[in-house]
Amino acid sequence: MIQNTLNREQSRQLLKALADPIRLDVIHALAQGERCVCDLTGDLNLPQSKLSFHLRVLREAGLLTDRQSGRWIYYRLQPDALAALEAWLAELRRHCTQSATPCPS
Amino acid sequence: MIQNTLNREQSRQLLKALADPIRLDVIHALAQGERCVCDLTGDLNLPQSKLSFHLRVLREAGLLTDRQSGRWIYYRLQPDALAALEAWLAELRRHCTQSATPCPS
DNA sequence: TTGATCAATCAAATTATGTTGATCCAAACA
DNA sequence: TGTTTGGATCAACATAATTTGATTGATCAA
Repeated sequence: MIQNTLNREQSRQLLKALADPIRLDVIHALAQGERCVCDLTGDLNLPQSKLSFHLRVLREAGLLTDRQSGRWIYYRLQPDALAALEAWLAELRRHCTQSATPCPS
Repeated sequence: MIQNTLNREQSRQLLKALADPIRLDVIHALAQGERCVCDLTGDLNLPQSKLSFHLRVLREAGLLTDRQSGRWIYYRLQPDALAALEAWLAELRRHCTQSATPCPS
């Protein structure tokens, strides 16, 4: 997620990744900082394979990055992805209050 | 969508509503201003019942408002909802770069 | 009134997503 | 080495969301 303007497909992927209750729990947990998978399973009380599935969705969307240290893997939020979404939303807001020309036109 | 801070369920509903390619097309169409349903079906080349389904999802999430004039119904984006999402994202970004304490802890 | 049009709704069929439990792989340590 | 542990992956199953075509209700014009 290098650039700051998302195309339709990128924004869709980010939004879809975020639009799940478990993944939002993960996001909120990581909003406080980086965390190891082994801690997240405990924090969120999730079976390991379930958490791993959702971490992958978030990672592939570009919302998380991971790093390995020994046998532990740490995940953190990618603030650029969040900022890009914010910018996308702000852009939508710019001109949206314009009224329609009455039908039939 | 009066308040400016979303709870987890509200943000989830907004994100889920946005996380669909057809609904993103609708959102992008309405980003340029209010539009009649009859025009949207043409603009987006969608069958009427399909568009109606997606408009409902967006409306119920609080992303759109509608008004009736004669037999036409006009939809527009609700900028407050977009702004609330932006604020929610900005908040997530605040502390997320904190590193984890190494495992085993 | 009657017929035509705009748009919402519904039930049935389809498609997409998430869950579960087992298995696999790599790192660490005895 | 052999064993343990953290975590990813896979296939089968379960659940949820979307599409489709038909029907309905409301508004307007003839």
